Amino acid sequence: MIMEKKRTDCPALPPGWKKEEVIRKSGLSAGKSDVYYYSPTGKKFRSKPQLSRYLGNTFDLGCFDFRTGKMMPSKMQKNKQRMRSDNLSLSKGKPDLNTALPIRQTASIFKQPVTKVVNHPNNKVKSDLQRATEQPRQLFWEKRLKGLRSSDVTEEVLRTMELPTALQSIGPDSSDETLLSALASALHMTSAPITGQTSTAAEKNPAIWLNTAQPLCKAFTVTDEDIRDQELKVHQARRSLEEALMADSLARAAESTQDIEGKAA
DNA sequence: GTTCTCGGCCG
DNA sequence: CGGCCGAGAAC
Repeated sequence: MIMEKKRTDCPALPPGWKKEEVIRKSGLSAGKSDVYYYSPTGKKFRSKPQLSRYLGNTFDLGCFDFRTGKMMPSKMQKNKQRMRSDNLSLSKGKPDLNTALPIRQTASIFKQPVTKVVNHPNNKVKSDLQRATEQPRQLFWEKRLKGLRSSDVTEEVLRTMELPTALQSIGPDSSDETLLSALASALHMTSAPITGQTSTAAEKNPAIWLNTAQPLCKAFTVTDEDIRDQELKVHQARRSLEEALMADSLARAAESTQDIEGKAA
C-alpha cells in the first residue's frame, strides 16, 4: 500500500504554495518530522533560508514559522537586535535577509512585469507592460470588487477605511461599497492624476459617457485643507507606531530579564 | 541523472 | 533541542 504524501495549501504564503510534512520512519531520529514547501511551479524547499532566498523582497518571512506554516505575530522577528537607540544606526551582525527593506507588498499584483529565466537559448524574456495597461476592461468592472475585504496574514479581517464624504460613487451600484477598492485600484493602475468622472453626463448615463481611465467616482476636488488634514493623520499614525514600537521594545527587555532570572533560580 | 531520507553539525 | 543541509540510499 502506497501512502500518498499530503501537500496542503498554505494560506500564509502566496497562493499556490503547498506544505508537506514527512515523518521519519526509521533510524535514530524516527518519529521526528521534516517540513517541505512547494512553490506554485513545484520546486521543493526544505528550509526557511532557502525559501527566503527564493522569495527575496517579494515576501516578508520575518514572522513566518517554517515548521507550522503560519505567521506568528508574537514571534515578531526573533532578531537579536533590539530596537534601541544605541544600535539603531550601527546594525551589528548579519544584515537581515528580507525583513529589513520596506517593500510594499500589497501592490505587487498590479503592472509588475514578470521575468522568467529559462535556460534555453531559443526562449526570449518578455516584459510587456503595454499588455497590462491596454487590455480591454469590462465596463463597471469595479462592481466585481464588491464585498471584498482585506485581511492580514493571520486572516483577521481588517477594519475598512472611512472615506471623505466628498467622494461619491457613480454608476449602476450607487452604494460606496466598492468605492475604496476602485480608488485604491486606480492609484495602482496609473501614475496619472485620479480625478474621478469629470463629465456630468457620466453621472446621468454612465454606461455611455464613462471615462474608463478613471474610477467609478464623481469628480472631486482636493483642497489644501484636505491635504493638511491628511498630513495630520499620517503624522498621528506615525506617532502611534513609534509609541507601539517603543512599548514593544520595553516589553521585550523586561521579558529577557525574566528569562535570565528564571535560569539563575 | 534525480529524489528521498536520515545523520549530524551547529547555534 | 531543533533548524538546516550534506550525503548516501533509493529509484
